[in-house]
Amino acid sequence: MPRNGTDLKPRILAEARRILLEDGYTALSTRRVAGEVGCTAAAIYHYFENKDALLHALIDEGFELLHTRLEAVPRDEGHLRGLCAAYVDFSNANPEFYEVMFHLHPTQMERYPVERYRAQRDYLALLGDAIIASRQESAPSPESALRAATLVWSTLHGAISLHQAMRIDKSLRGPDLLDDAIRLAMRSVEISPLPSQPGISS
Amino acid sequence: MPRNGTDLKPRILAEARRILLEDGYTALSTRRVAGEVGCTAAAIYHYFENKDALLHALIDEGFELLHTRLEAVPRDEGHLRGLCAAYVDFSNANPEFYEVMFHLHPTQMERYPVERYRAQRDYLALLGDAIIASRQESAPSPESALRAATLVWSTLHGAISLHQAMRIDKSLRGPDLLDDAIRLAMRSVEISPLPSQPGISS
DNA sequence: GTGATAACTTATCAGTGATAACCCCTTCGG
DNA sequence: CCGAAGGGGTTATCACTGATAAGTTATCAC
Repeated sequence: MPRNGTDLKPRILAEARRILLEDGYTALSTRRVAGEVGCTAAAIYHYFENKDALLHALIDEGFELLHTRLEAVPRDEGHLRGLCAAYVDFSNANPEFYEVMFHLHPTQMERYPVERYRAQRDYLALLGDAIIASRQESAPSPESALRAATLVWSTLHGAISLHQAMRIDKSLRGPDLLDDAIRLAMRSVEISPLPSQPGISS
Repeated sequence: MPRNGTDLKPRILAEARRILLEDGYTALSTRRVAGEVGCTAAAIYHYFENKDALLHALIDEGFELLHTRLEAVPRDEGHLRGLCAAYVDFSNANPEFYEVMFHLHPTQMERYPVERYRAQRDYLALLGDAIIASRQESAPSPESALRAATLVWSTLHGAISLHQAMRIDKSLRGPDLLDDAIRLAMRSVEISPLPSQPGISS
């Protein structure tokens, strides 16, 4: 087993997480991690198949953190709004996590199986349940609930994405856009049935 | 003057554009461009200060293309909806352009001055004008029009972003989400005044 | 003890952006 | 017509990236 008594895997993971959270995705290199752990870059490949596998472990951590944050939202009449706020709060508290979880382009993540994203997406199920619960009468079908949940998610994600990428006008406060997005997301399910006639646009 | 009669700059730009559009952002390297142009990688640095400058030229091209697409939308009563549809169409027709224009993280673009993004964002002004025009009575102030336009933009961008990153559920059709987003964006300005009480969320 | 194997290190490769030094061809002053 | 100037490149090289093969060392089973 370990040469010097300490298993490197958790330390590699810890240093990688620290680098990601402190210095961002671009600063995460195998040599940097190895340097701070105190081993060689090649040693990392004994515990992770490649650099992506290491990153995926961090992504999984991020999804778990998001999961606990969303599970902690009280399931009262304000459940849906609470989920939206918690999602936005998570993105603000952990922008680097959010980026690798939702922003990373598939072409940069070819080794991350798409099913893994799908399995990790219980936040969509949570949103769907909250949407169904928010309208006791006229409960939507599971399919339209998923579609409505995706739209809520998409609305929040758009504001978060532009905010994190610093694309919004300097005369606008970022939190205001995020609040607007939460309000709009809420209205999208209140006003539903939005998913009505498929295919209006060209 | 040119050694062999042909100025390399437009050819570098053309090959870089082709590589970006055909093989994506990650495939865009100086050596690859140089190889297809038929020169050395170092030659590129005679025409562009660095690789980012080359990429920025492509980004500017993308903004110009988007500008012409949006300008071509007829300014009738359906102007706002037309702008939304044209924006989404642009993202579908030029996903690689869209990615470097709106998806690239600032930390990967440190040399691209933020003002350049701001100067290029006349699509926001177009959206704002269309919003003002869409409600003849009770015309919103320019500030609230900008805020409403940003929310419209953000709503579209969220759906585009998730669609391009292939994060939406496989049981949902991507175009449906984009249609939903367009509808929701339209409603956000119909229902306005959304930007009412600032700071509802925690 | 001896062999097997986990846990590494060293050396190396191909590819990345980037820079310094050089060369060559064209142009212009005289 | 000749020599200097300088744009338009090339060659060589650096520091860095992810990744791999081969060798080394420590620990454990027997």
